[in-house]
This record gives sequence, C-alpha cells and structure tokens, in this order.
Amino acid sequence: MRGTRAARAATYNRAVLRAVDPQQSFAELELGVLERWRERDVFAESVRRRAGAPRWTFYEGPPTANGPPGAHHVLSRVFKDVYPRYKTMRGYYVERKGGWDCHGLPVEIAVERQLGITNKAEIEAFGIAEFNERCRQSVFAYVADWNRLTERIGFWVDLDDAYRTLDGSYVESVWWALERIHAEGLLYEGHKVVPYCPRCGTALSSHEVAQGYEDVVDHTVYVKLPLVGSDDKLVVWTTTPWTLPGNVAAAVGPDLEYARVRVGDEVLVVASERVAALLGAQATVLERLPGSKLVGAAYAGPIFPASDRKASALPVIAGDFVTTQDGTGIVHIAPAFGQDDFDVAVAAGLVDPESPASVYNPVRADGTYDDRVTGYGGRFVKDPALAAEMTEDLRQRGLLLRAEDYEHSYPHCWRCNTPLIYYAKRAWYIRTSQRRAAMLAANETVNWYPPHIKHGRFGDWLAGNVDWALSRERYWGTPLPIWRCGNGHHVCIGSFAELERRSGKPLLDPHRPYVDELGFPCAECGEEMARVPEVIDVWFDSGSMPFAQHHAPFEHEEHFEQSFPADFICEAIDQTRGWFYSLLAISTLLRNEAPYRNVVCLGLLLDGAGQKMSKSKGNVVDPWEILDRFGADAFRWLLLASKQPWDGYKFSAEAVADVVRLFLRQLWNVYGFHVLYANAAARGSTAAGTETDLDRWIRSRVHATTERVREGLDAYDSTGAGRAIAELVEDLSNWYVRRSRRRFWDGEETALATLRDCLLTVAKLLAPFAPFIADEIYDNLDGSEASVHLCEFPAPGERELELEEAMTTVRETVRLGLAARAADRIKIRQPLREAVVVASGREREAIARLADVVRDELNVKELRFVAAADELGNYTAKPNFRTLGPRFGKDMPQVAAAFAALDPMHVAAAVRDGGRLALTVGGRSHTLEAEDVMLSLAPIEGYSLEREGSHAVALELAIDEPLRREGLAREIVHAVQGARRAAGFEITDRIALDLDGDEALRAAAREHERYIAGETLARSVSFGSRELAARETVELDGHRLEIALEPVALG
RNA sequence: GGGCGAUUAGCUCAGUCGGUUAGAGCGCUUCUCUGAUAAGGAAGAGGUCCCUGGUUCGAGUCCAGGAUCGCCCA
Repeated sequence: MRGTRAARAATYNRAVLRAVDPQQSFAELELGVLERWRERDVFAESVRRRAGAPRWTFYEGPPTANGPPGAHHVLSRVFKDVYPRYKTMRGYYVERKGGWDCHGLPVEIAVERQLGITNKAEIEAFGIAEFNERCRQSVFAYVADWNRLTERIGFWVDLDDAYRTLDGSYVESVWWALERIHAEGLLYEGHKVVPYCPRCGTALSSHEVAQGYEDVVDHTVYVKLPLVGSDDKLVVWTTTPWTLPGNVAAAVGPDLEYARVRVGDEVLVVASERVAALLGAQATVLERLPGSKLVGAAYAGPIFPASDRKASALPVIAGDFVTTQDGTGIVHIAPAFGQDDFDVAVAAGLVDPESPASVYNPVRADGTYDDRVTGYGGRFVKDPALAAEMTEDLRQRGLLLRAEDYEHSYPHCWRCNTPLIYYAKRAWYIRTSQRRAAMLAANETVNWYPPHIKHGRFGDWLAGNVDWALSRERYWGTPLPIWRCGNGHHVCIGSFAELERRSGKPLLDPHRPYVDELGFPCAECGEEMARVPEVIDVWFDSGSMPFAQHHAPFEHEEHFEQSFPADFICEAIDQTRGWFYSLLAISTLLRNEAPYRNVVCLGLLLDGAGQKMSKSKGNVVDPWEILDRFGADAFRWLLLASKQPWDGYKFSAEAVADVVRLFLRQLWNVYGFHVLYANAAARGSTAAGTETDLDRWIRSRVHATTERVREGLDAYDSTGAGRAIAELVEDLSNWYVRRSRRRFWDGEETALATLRDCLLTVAKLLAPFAPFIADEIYDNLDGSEASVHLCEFPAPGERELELEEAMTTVRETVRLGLAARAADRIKIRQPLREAVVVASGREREAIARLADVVRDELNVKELRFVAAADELGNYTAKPNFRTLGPRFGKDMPQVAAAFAALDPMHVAAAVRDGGRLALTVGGRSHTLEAEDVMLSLAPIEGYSLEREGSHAVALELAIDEPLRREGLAREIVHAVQGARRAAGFEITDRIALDLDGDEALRAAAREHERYIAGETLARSVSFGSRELAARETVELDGHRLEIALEPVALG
C-alpha cells in the first residue's frame, strides 16, 4: 500500500497540472465540463460500462412540457439524479429512460386559450381533429427548454429515448391494461357526482375547483319533515335549497345522540348537541335517543311536488359523515347533487351505482329544472331569487322552521365565476375498492421517505379507497377502448390488432376523432358498435409507465420484467394521490405487487419568506438566473445537502451564494492550493518526506467519511451524506492543509500525494451531488478515466480510531491554547516558552504523540503536562443523571442534594483510576463508579487558563530577550512576504533582500538571517545597502523597518 | 370543515432511547492570523425550544388541547 502511494507520488510529481484560477466562475467551469461530457459521451458510457451488471431500476415520473420548467422542477430532477449516479458508481446498471406526460386537461385548456374559446361546444365546432392536432403540438412547446435545463443541471436522463404517453405504442399498452382489468370484471359504468359549471356545461377537475373557492353568503333553510306514524318532525338543514326537489331520503349519524324537543305545539327531532343553538337553552327535551333508533323511520315526501313523484314515505338512513358541527345533525339526501349523498344512498340500497336510471335527477345539463318539478320547471337553479321563492313556498306549506344567511367557502367556475353545482354524471369506474386490502398489503413492502407517509397520508388514502373514476368527457387523451351497441352490449378492446381485425380497417391514429371512426358489428346482436365518447384520466396513463414505456406486453416483455419493480422513484409530496397512487393501483390490479421499493417524497420549494411561489405574487425563482450566477453544483448542493428535503425549502439566491462561498469555494481553494504546490514541486526541488500522523489521520477521516456517505446514500439520506462530505472538506482545509503548509512549501512528495488522494476521494464521494466540480478536480488530478462518473465509488479503508480520537483531543487542546493567547492578547507570531497542559491517561498520550502539531500551532517551545488538574484549577462534581436516574428514580433530588454536600476534590480523587465513591441517600449507603460522576474544572483565582470539561491549557507569559528577537524575526518575514506579494512576485521567485531599521530589528535580523532568507527565498540578505532602490517602510511593534528587494535569476 | 406535516438564536438548520449548563453554520461586534487571502483562528452578544395543560425524579423530546404556516382533500 505504501509502495503504491510512493510510486504514484513519483510519477505524479513530473506531471504539470492545469493551473487553477482562484476566482474561477463555477457557472463557466460547468459549461466546459458539459462540453467535455458531450465530447467523451460520458453519460452513455457510464451506462454502457455497467451492461450485464445487476440492475437498479429508476422510473421517471413524466412531467408535461407544455409549460416552461421552474425551480421546483430542478428540485425533483436533482434528486432523481443523485441516487442513480451513486448506484451507477456502486456498480449497478441503471437505465435512465426519460418520459413525457402528454395528455390531459391542462393541455386542452392551453389550446382553448390559444384559440380564444372556452367550452366544449366551441371545441366541437372547431373540429376535434384540428383541436387535437394543436394539443399534440402544444404539448411539446417547451420541450427544448426542458431539455436545455435538464442538461444544464446535470440530470442524466435519456431524453432521446424518452417514453411519450401520446405514442401509439404507449396507448396500446394502456389499452391492454384496461382490457385485463375489464376481463376481471373490475371496469364498470356508474355515476359520479362532479363539480359542474351549469353555464359552461362542463365538469371541472379538482385542480380547477381548487382555484375557485370563494367566501359567499348563502340563503339556508331549516325544513321540518313530518314523520310517518308519529307527530314528530325531523329538522334538516341545507345551504343549497335548490337541491330539495332531488331529495329522496334523510340521513342521521347512527352513533350520534338525538333529542325529541317540544316547541310550541310541535315535537321536533334534532341532534342533542344542536338543541340549545337551534331551539334555545330552555327548550323542553322529552326524550334522548341514538341515531340508530331513527334509522328505518320514514317521513312524508317529496319535499317539493313533482309530476312523476307521488306523495310517499321516504326513508331515514344511516350516514357516517353526518356531524353536529353545524345544521341539525340530520342531512337531507339528494343523490344527484352530492357525493356523500350518492354514496350513502348506494349503501342504503336506494340507488344502484351501475344503473343510471336509479338516480333521481330533475336538473338538466344547462342547470335548469326539468318540467317534472311542479312550479319551477325551466328555472335556473342558481337564480339568486330562487332560494327566497322556495323558502316562501316551504313557509306557506308549514315546513319551514327557519331561514337564515350563512357565510361559507363555496367553489366557483374559474372561467366564468358561476357557482358550481355538484351534479351526478355517468362515468366509467375501476373497482379499486375491491382490491383495497391488496393495495394496503403492497404498500407494506414499500420504504417511504419520510416514513410517516406510509401509514399517514398515503396509507390513509388507500384505506379510504373509493373506486377510481376513470373516464373524462374530453378530447385530448387516451381513448377509453370500449365499444358499445344500441342494445347495451359492450366490449373492451385490448390491442390495435384486435380493433383492426374486427373493423377491417387500419387504425391510423389511436386518438380521437380517428379511433371513433372505427366500428364493427356486435358479436352478440349484430348491431353496429361504436366507441364510447370518453377518454381516460391521465393518471392512468402515467401509472401505466412501467410496462407502457416499453410497449409491453406487445414488445420488450423481457425488458419490462427485468426492470420491475422500480428500486427508486422520487416526486413531490403532492403525488401521493397522483402518480404514487396510480402506479400502485395499476400494479396491484395487474400483478398484485408494489411497483416501487423506495419512494422519496419531496416538499415544496417556497420563496425566501416561506411563501408559495406564484406568478401573481411575482416571487417565482427563474432557475436560469441561479444557474447563470452560481452554477448547477451550488444549486444542487443546496437542495441535496442543506436540509431534509421533505419539509420543503425556503429558497433564495442568497442561500445559493452561501453554498458557493462556504463549501464550493473552500473545496476549490484546497484543490487550487494543491495544484499550485504540485506544479511548483514538479518544476523545482522536492523532498520525499515520510508519512506523518497527520497524513494517517486525514486518510482515516476520509475512510470514516466514505462509510458515512455510503450509509447515507444507501438510506436515501443525501443530507446526512452531504454534511459528512462538508465536514471532511472542512477538516482537510482547516486542519490538514493548515498544519501541513510547511511540507507543501518544501515540495514534500508524501504530503502532496496524501492531499491528492484525499481530493480524489472527495471528488468521487461528491460526484453524485456536485458532478461538475467533482469531475473537474478528478480530470486534472487523475484523469485516467474519461470522467469521475466512470469510476467506482470509494470503498472505506481501514480506520485508525485511536488516531482520530487523539486528533480530536489535540484540536481541542490547540483551541484552548489559542483562546488563552487571545485572552492575554499575545500574537501568534510571538513565540512563548511553554504551554502547560492538563491531561492524563489516553489524552496525555494523544497530545504527546502529536506534540509537534500543538507546539507549532501554539508557537511555544515546550509542552509540559500536569497529570491532575488540581495544579491549575478546582474541580466541580455533579451526579450523572443519565446513569443514576434509572437507578434512583424518585430519589434523584436526594441524590443531587447528597452530591452537593460532598467535597469535589475528594470526589475527583475517589473516582480517579477506577476508584469508587460512597454516597449516603436516605440513610442507605450506595457505591458510585467513575461513570456516575461528571467532573469539570474551574480555574483557581489568579491563574489564566482556558478549560473545557477535564481539559485545560495554560501558557507561560514571560517573554525573554531571545524569544522577543525570534518574534521580531517572524515579524520581519511577515513584512517581507507582504512586500514580495505587493511587488507581484511568484511564490517561487528568488530575491535579493535588503533590510534596514533600528538596532533591535537589525540584531534580530542578523541572529535569524538564515531563517529569514529561507522563508522569503532570499539569495542574499544585506543590511542598509544602498544598491537596492525600491524601498518600503513598515511599522513593526513600534520599530521602523525598511525593506528593499529585487528579483534574482534562478541558477 | 377533515387528514397529514411543520414551528428551536436575527437567518438557515441539527438535536440519538426523555437525562446534567439546548448546539452548528451564517450574519453582527471586537481581536487575531495569513505566500490558500472575497479564506482561516479566538472571544462576545444573541433562546418564552409557538402557547396551555398533563405524564415523569427529570420534557425541546412523550400525551391532550389550542395558535400559526404549508400540503392534500372537501
């Protein structure tokens, strides 16, 4: 091992490295690295190299390219990059197939806007073929931007071979999946209550609905429903009186308590908790009864007469969703106008979810009552006057208890601001609820980051799973492959070949309207079958990507099998009900297993003030601004290593600037330092040197860091791994290099080789995080591979734990010594005679072993040890709560009191060297061991020392004449170095030096002439010579020094 | 309105199984070092660990309620 290092050092010294610019712009550097990656085809090569290796599978959750990428896309793409890069370096074959989500309402809306149209009728007038063609073009409108950003941030993903959900091959795989689901009887047509704009005549997606919530004041009514076979009346409350004509039942909470209350000559039934609020505190409660007792009762209906409804008894049913937060605790049920209403009606057997006719719906698609509703036919349900008219109607019929205004949040159409209505529509469903248990079981096999998602947001969502409403009455999407005849027969087509065979015509484009043109005779009745008009939910598209990206099972079946399930996916947390769900649901339906093993959920990227970025607030961060100013490495490092990613980010340019200044610049300086001295050594004289404890220490630190980085990345903890690297760079820069400067100055090969090895390992550890700077460092210092990204990830070597611990002790000692110097205002350049160190046992050995380091850093001649701190300070002793707490429990306060009564010096003496301490608590004697006692040191009055825990360092302050002259010599060197720099000399330039000043300075300079000459590379030192013209004068501790210097030729 | 998460120094964040005087970096002030120099070192100032209550010998940490912010859903 040592031989190898020596050999490497020898060859390396002869090489001259690319000079490093300390002011290097990282953004510019990265453009050069990108160019090199392109020339050397590094990404493709990194994958090719691992052909035949064990696979580690990544799935790309497809973004939509119909808008420009933002800073939050950088977030997910950076996390999608770091783990695949790491696993590739660890020896896995990691395919990175890109993907694009192409279909869906956002694309349609963008095209509508572009065409200046706002509804479906206008789209159909415009023509579906042309409309979809525009969608097809629009979906890739920003793909060039995406590609450019993707490359710039160093996200290695194969965009040339990306899957696209609009491709025929993709659509066909989706059809295959649907056909399989249909064949298992899990696809059915039912009803869905959707938010619906009656003015635009269209249903709205949840995303659109979320945009349109507004606080409004609604006219609400309390309605009395006379029970059949009793004089009691149920009271129901509604904020939407227009839904009352659709009433078919009333729901009560079976576990809630209800009260029969006498009010005047009536007996009303409401939830007990609502009695006081509704009927007054002094209302007479006749009886209290559980809701379950009301279930099965009947009331006289319908509430509003209709031509097709006879007066009849309507049922009281159970509804778990009923609360007593507001209203009466009794809810009027209109299945056509509320999802809860619909579900509870299904549960009560009032509605057959698969039979459209069983849902009573007296409202037309344009939002007006049909003619069945007596007296209201043709009226628009959101007509502002209607609620008041209906209230008056109820009052006249004796059904009104009360009417009042109520302010609440209610959704409106984001296009036209009309209040939405909830409205039952026919829709195709997948019976996912039947596979709920299987999905929960599959979820158990997944590792979630952060873990609370598993049984929290995602697990809860699965546990409450309802059937997947699959169909959309839209145009730009994967057509639902169901063909139907007039007699109600239907078939689900699972491949293009089958469709072409049945129809006898070629399928030129599987999208609307072309696919709609293919029909065929029904196998059962012979009548012509036509495709149903719906397309499918885009989430089904993206959830099909594990097989559809390969066109499986029609092609590449083996490829699919090898790359299922994914080892890793990563998206923002809002995908729990999106892609995370659609992947799991489809995979469970088709294969009964989870499609992924590890999922990283990212939080949101907020602005520096913690506000959500939005165009209207004008606080959106343009990723290019960050990239151009600071570079991709800084951007990446901030996202990967600054904090746990799932809690979201407060993002600001200043934070990225800090990354550059504090981490990247620090690393760059160490690297630049190495190159500077390596090149100086290559041109000039070198010394072999021997390996020191400092070299072995930093190597051990590298190994420790390697262990931690691997552990971290293996556990998807980029933050922990990144912090470990930052700590290593800190140690490298501010301890190893700082303490080794002399050796580099001397061109010592061992030191140069050690630093080079460390930098190369750091480059490899850092490669997944900051791929550009890592590659630049590797390429210059080694370059035996075309890129650092083709290297093996470092494996941890043998650590020297004792040495690491010793160095920790030494650094602590130095810190105390420096603090002692600062306390007495004695400059580091002034040597001192002695430092007195309090340490014993292992600590003393550690400091003695590294005494050179301590002496040099503290600039003292000698180290003296005192074994016991008694000589420098007083101990204080405290009980160790952590060990004694469990033992004494409740008696701890007594233990603390007993301890306080002891003499600390006695305690210290008792437990030193493994002794024991007797303690009396509550009249009983106990024995304490060393670990039960916490000792710390307090200074004795009159001494100056710095202490912490059991350590202390004191400095001898007396400065005699020799020490003072030596200090002056160092001041002179410092001044001359300043003059050299001011005169623009290179670090290796030789000079002639002349010094002049008062006698004290001259004496010091004469005595230390060789030292001064050596430090300043002076070929000659003269005193008071007038031959050197360029002079400058400096002040040193009150002495005037004149310096003159001149270059001298090497030779 | 419901579910999930967050709240620790001026800022960004750590904080292990409940344990002693709650930490780091940045920023600020003072001093210092320096042929890595827009860096480094030392000291100082800076805290209602969101609030209230509970469990416990002991709570930043566990439990309950509340506040604020965010996300998802209505």
